[in-house]
Formats: sequence, structure tokens, C-alpha cells
Amino acid sequence: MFSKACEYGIRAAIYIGQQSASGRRVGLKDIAAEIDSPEAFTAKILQQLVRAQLLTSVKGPAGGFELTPEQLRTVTLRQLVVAIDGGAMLQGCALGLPQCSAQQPCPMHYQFLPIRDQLNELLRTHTIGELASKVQEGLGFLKQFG
Amino acid sequence: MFSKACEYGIRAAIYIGQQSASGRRVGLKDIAAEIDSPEAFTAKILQQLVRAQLLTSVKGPAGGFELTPEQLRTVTLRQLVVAIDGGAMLQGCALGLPQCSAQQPCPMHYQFLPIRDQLNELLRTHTIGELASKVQEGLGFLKQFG
DNA sequence: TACATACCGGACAATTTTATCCTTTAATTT
DNA sequence: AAATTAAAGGATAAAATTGTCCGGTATGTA
Ligand code: FES
Ligand code: FES
Repeated sequence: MFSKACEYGIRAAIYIGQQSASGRRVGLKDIAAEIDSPEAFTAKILQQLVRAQLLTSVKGPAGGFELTPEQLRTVTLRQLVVAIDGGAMLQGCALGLPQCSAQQPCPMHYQFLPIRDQLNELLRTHTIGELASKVQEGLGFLKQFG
Repeated sequence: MFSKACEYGIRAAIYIGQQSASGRRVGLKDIAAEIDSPEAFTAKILQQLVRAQLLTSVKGPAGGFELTPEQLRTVTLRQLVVAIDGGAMLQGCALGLPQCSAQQPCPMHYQFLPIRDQLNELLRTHTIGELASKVQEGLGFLKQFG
């Protein structure tokens, strides 16, 4: 579905969000441990997200990553996915035709469209803050135990 | 969404199905041209599908690929996808957790599940024959022009 | 039997994705 | 100012995916 980079990116953003909501700034090491991802690779992805201004970083001692209240409230899953994976999966043809369009649709087009639309809607309407709350309340997990 | 291999595989299967429905057996060259895919790579994918018995091949002059009436009627998109990409995308967690389960669900789990289920249903309920008809009737395309 | 056709199979190459390492830069503390 | 901390950035490596090439094998035809 999504690339590894995107999966790590989303999980990281949610964890950072959860901690930011409690006023804690978190470092790379902590993040990678909490979402069970390769540290250096995760760093690259977070850099991308900082550049895209979807999250904030602070250098130096007591530095790390955080989401501003504004970011927590407004940054959506969709923005993360687009920043990392690009829009291809959210707009592209299921069978890989160069253009998804009703002009020359692939034979799955009309069946596939509603599903893709729902996915878009799902990503568009969920903010990091929202998902972070879910984790905070113990209703969602960013890694698995046992 | 799907890998390139899977996209080519599905498009190829549909084209072969369309021709088989008209009693024509088709060769690799023809297939690659009609679905706009790299010939040698497509050959590899078709081999996989033949081994999985989702389509049939015949060597020698006037040989090529075809779908038996049985295959045309019973082989589903789902079988193609599983044969080429494996079941990961159809069962895996949206955020890449090693297991998708309600025991330790990721924070997207309950929103994501219905969409993934619909995708599964879509793939499970559409046969190659059905999609081939659509192409035959000019309602669907396997490559794009101009 | 000889020959031509077309898929099969293995090896190989290019590209993209995933992942690591190390130096530099910025910020804080002593 | 010096030392310490932590992210930024560049170079590189490993792995997976995508793609090519070529000799082998089966099949039909002359
Ligand atoms: S053309 Fe294939 S999904 Fe729209
Ligand atoms: S656990 Fe993530 S989708 Fe089910």
C-alpha cells in the first residue's frame, strides 16, 4: 500500500504528536525505538517532513522533534503521504495506465474509483493530533509487543 | 498500489482473455504491444501465471497464451494479485505493523479495514472474463492512445 | 528428419527503495 | 570560549524491483 518510508514517517509523526500533546519533545533515538524503525533511515524521512513543514525540529541539547499545536491540529495523513510517496497512489490508475481518466478508463476504473476516493477521504480527514490521541488513550499502537 | 509486475500481469491476462473469448491464441510480442509493456519482463510474469495455472501456454508455431473457458470464467483478479504480489497488501497493516489485528491495532486500523475489505471484495468478485468483455465492448482500455 | 516458431529458464544488468555511516551545523551548558 | 548535544546533509552500501539477453526445449510443418 504505502512505502516503508511512508509507514515509518506516519508512525513517527503520530508518536511525535502524542508526545508533543504532552509537552514533550522527542529525539530520533527515542522515536526509532518507540515505533520500531531503523534509526538512520527514519532520520532521513523526518528531515523530509521537517522541510515540508509538517513537523518541527530543534537542534542541540534538549532538542528533537515536535509538532506545534497548529501542526497537531491541521497536518493530515494525506499531507504526510504526499510528502513522502507523492500523489501517484492517490490519483493513479489501478492497472498502471499513464493517466486515470474517464476518457480512456481501464476496465477496473469505475469499480476502483469509489475505493480510491474513500482512501483519499480517510487520509484527508484524519489529523496527526487525532491519531496521536488514539495512541495516548491506548486504543492504537505504533509497534507490537509479545 | 500494485507492483509494476502486477499491473502488467493483470493487463496481459485481460488481453489474453479478450482474445481467447474470440478463439484467438496470442503471442508474447502481440501481448506486450497491446498492453504497452516491456516484452521480456512481461514474459517472466506470464510464466509465473502459467505455473500458477491461472492461464495456459502452448509452445511452437501457432502457439502462445490463452485462457480456457474455465479459466476465463473462474480466475479472479485476486488470484492474479496473490500470485504476483503475494497477500501482504490484501491483509497487511496500513502502517506496516508486522501483524494487522484487533489485538494491537494501529491507530488507523478501524478506519482502514472497511476500505481494505472493499478492495478484497472487488478483486474477489471480478473474473478475467468479465473484465475482458468490458474491453471487448470498448468500455475499458488496456493502454492509452494519443 | 530438418527447420522454423514460440514459450521456458537462467544469468545478468539497471534502477529504485531501503538502510547505514560519518562529517558538518546549530544550539545549549559549563 | 570550550565542550556537549542533537539534527542536517552527503556519500555509500545493501536489497528489492524492474528489465534484458540468450541458449534450451517443446511443437508443428515441410
Ligand atoms: S483508468 Fe484505471 S483506475 Fe482509472
Ligand atoms: S493494524 Fe494497522 S491496519 Fe490493522
